[in-house]
Amino acid sequence: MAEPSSAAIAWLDIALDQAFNCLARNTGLEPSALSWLRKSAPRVEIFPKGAMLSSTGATRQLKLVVAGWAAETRVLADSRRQICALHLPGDVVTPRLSAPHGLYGVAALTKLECLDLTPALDAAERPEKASVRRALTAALTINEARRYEHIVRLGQHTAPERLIHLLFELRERLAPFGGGSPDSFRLPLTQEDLADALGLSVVHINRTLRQLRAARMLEIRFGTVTLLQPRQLQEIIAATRVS
Amino acid sequence: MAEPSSAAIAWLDIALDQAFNCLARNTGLEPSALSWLRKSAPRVEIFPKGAMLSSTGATRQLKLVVAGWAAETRVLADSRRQICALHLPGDVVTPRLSAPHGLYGVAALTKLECLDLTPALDAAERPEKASVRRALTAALTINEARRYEHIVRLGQHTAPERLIHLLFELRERLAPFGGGSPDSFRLPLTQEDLADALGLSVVHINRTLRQLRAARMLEIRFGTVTLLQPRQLQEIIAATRVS
DNA sequence: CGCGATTTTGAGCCATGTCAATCGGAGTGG
DNA sequence: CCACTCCGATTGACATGGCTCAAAATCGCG
Repeated sequence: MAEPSSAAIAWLDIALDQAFNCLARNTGLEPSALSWLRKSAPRVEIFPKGAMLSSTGATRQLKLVVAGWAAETRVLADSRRQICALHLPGDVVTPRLSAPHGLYGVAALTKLECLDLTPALDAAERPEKASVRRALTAALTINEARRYEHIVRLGQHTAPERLIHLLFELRERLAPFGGGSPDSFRLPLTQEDLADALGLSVVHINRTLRQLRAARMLEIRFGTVTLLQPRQLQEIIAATRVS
Repeated sequence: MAEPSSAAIAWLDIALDQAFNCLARNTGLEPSALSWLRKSAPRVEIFPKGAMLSSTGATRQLKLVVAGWAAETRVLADSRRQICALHLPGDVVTPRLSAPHGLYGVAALTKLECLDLTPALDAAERPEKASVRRALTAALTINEARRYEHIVRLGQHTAPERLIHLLFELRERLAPFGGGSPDSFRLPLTQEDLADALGLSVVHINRTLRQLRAARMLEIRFGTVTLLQPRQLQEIIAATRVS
């Protein structure tokens, strides 16, 4: 393996900073705990696009996404696929046992870089690391809350509602990154990925996007989404707010 | 409040036994830990049908269902409702903050009796209670796994598949109770409850049930489901197995 | 017996799925 | 540079599952 260039190392450092800051912001992780956590997990794992993050043992595992996107997927016997959750930089992922041929588990949707936080998770059992433990469980609670949102999306929303709702969730989650307007961000998902996440067919995803594009409400080009009329989009999903 | 009759107390004891045994079986709770847990939470709370189990504080709460059914629900602004999870005796429930008017949170679908395990949860922080802590987190992990199943149901299954799939899940979960055949069990859910859980309309639930009844595959009468042709029903959902 | 809640049924429509074909861009090998 | 292939996006025609509206029928219960 070639020695990584200094530019690559610098880039990785920036990515690590962003991911850890995002985690800290979401979970209220204290700076001292953050630096401890960062030092305790020096190894960066890299998965190629399409790889499965299979958990090797039966024990609980924990990873921090540093760069790239991952998805928790289930594949049915007749090859229908459901994406249950999306994970992007700053998120904490818990790979569980995978089926032998990678039919369910966590899949890398793009080239993926993560840190293995499993040792940190074990170390956090010790009482003096209560802050770290709280932060990690907070991160898992966030994941849980997102799954509830997803259930509501799948059970109650129409196709455009599902799509817009998901895009706004991603908008929120990506806000800490991307420098410019939060209404424009990279979306490295295939329309088929979107379909599998939202429980719709690819064809219908495509048509729904076309409608929204024709209405000049959003645009997807070169893997970048732009919400042209955030207000109007919000109105479409206004009725779907919980409360 | 009137003194409960001895018959009522005996009934409650049986219900408590069943619920705790179910919990122990699901989570591998050791007998000694079980009896400690049972002694640590002597108070039984009773909620009338339709009540919300609102969490009073911001802290994490935990309850054990002893008798009756509960549902985690989300109500949208336009009054669509999604049931995200069902909880029955032996299950552990985590009520979260509820909206002021009970629009989302955990609702009692029938008259509900539970034990408040919150103090036990706090006590389980102590290292000598590791067994209890493991059991409680195991119970929460089971809930999590069921939510994934539910996501797949909503995202990928057709109406009959969703219905049968859910009925088989309930069959499994109810097996420890009901004395006779596991293929026949009480289902105290309204068709509207089923519709809200499965993301379908009441009318369509009704029609789906009618079809299955006409095919002599199942029967629902007097709030009791009977799976008449478990094999054929299994075949209908065969393609929906994850693997 | 009467009332509200639930179940059942019909008619018609719309959202979404399926099938199939085309199109465009990114490799890749000659 | 071109031909070829593959993958993803796009589009059309058509089928259908599931929804809505509205009305009966039934059940549970005071």
